[in-house]
Amino acid sequence: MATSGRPQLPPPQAGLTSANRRVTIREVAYLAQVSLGTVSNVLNNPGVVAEPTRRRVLDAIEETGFVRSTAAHQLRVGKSRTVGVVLLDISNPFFAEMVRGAEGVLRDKGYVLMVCSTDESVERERRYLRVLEEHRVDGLLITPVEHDLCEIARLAARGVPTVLLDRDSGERELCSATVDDVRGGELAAGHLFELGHDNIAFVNGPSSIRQCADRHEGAVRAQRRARRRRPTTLREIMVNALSVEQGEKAVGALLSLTPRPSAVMCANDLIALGILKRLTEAGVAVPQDMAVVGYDDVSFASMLSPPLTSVRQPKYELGAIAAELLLEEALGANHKHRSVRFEPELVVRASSGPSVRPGASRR
Amino acid sequence: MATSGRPQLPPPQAGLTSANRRVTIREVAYLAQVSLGTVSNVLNNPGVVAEPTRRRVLDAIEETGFVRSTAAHQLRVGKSRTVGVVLLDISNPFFAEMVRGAEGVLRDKGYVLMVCSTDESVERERRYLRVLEEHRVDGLLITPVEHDLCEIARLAARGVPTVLLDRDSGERELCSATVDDVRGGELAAGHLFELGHDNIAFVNGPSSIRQCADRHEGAVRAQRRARRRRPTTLREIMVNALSVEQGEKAVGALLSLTPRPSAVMCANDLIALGILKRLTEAGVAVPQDMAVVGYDDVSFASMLSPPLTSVRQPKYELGAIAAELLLEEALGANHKHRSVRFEPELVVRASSGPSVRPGASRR
DNA sequence: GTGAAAGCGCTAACAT
DNA sequence: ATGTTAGCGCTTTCAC
Repeated sequence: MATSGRPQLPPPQAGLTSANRRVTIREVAYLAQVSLGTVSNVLNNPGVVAEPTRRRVLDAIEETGFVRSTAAHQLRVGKSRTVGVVLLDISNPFFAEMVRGAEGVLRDKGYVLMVCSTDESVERERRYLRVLEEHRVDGLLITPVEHDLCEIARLAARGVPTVLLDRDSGERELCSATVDDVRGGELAAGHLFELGHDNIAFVNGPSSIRQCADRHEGAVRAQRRARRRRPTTLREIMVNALSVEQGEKAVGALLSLTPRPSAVMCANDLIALGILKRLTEAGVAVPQDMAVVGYDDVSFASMLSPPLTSVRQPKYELGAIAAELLLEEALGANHKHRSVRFEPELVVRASSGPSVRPGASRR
Repeated sequence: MATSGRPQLPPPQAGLTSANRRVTIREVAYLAQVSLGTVSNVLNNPGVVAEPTRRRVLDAIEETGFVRSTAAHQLRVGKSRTVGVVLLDISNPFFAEMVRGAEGVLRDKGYVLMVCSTDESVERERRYLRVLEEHRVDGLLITPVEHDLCEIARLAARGVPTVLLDRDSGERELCSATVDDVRGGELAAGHLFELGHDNIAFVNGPSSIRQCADRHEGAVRAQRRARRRRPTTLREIMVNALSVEQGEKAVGALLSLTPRPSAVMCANDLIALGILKRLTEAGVAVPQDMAVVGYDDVSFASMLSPPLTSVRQPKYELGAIAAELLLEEALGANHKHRSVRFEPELVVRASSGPSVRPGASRR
């Protein structure tokens, strides 16, 4: 007798303040006079429930202001609808653009991004990875700090779809979206050698960062080519981070190299910007006394004083492709790991132009 | 009899592949031969459990590779350890810096940031707010798109600690961290009027964005002051977004205003950058033919060609303070809503310098 | 088409 | 000091 058509749910608990009480599916069910299962069906299988019931439930949802809990959903279904994005520094326009690319494709699928800046700290990366794993992110987009990918491979092995951002996987089996940094470094250095510079400096980030190591390798390659014609020097100045501040700091070291280089290439545009600032202050004319080449071709590179020669990378596309690889891996039944590699492109501007100062031209 | 000192847990389910099976507290308990509660205590109340037991559990955690589930934790405890960050555009350096400020203080407290770019779309903001509410974020930092804050006030009323970023709450009871934008607009316009310009344009974002409206109001205020001495014109050119592209687009409208303004102030540095680009291409000399003033004083403003006069905002501090207000609100028992307001600062550079072209000086 | 009930992984109150 | 147990809010069988 007690088991009639109408469920005999207890009324929702009252007494708590509206700020502290969260509406659950149970209250909706009570109000609509249906069972929990039916409310759930309205939410997830709308087709299966009769129209009048559906309406009642929808009204009850509206009236109570019910908002489903992802946590509870996740506990049952195993999907958190979040993607972890771990990068060196979100305030670096290169990474920010990449994030936009990724967000653009993931947003529409209902994912939300957990964005984590590591500042090139291995410890911070480790901690963030831990937290992201605790959150059971449905995917991970990461520009790793460490050369050694074992932590990341561990996560991937545990079933977290993972795509390396701007970093390839080496022998590890991982998806990646990259730009050919060796080629990029070669383009930058080759350009300077071709302009006639035979003593150039490379203000680079820590070689533990793969991008930095690769770009240096490319520069060395360009040098080898140049050396067939004439003797050249390529010296590396290492800084701790790919930031404006570190670029500014590097100028001291740059100017005290002997013999002083006539050109400098930088690991990214932020460093180049810092260098440009300090060179200007020091009265060193660019490009006459010192040619400068950056990397990334960020939005403002063309409007710097002087306009900065740089190596363009498809930032937005990189993020978008990475996100697509991630979805492929997360949803595709039998996924094959894929690596997408873009080609960088040299953009020549005035900061490396042939000297225009009368009598100071180099060729 | 069955209730001895050792728990009689069933063995963990086997059979699933390592990629799909997640280790739970239960398996750890089984391996360490303790109860679920003890494992939980090791995790949350380490002091209360005996050292040898603790060791056994810790070893079991290590051996199984157990990682606790935030979702399950959240379901019990009600804390998600996430903070939603909703802003107009993460690739805008102004917002990126703010996020860094917030991340800096929240990271150490174990929070992870869900970063959402709305691109000034009300619809997108609405959807993101919904998703963040479903995730039960422990807090919300937001630069709202809409003038009307009712959606946000609703969230706050439901108990989500909320801090407005770079936007004050009006009559609503909300925390906020802001910069005085009216004052900023007044500084920028006042500077141009003082330089002798009496026909200036303001390339502004949609007036629905509070910052844009305020800066315009400040400009109008400066104009009122200038008018006491002489007649002046202030015309507004509206663009859809605070981006480089929109700045570029605005140049057409700017140059076809009659009589053509001798100076332009911009709603932010990205717009100013776009304008600078196109003016240069069009052969319009800055500042001789057109003075340009930006807003935000982003890192590269001083190195543009010409160096850009701008209004400096304490970006990092803004984010950091907002995060601290959030923590205060989330943790403090009887929290009073607070608003922190910073003062903007005019940074004069060459883009607005008095004309240096002989015979073209304006005063 | 709808209801009842089990259980996702964890914590906390209580029992021993 | 450790074990047992009842849920947190939801989805998903399986009955009816």
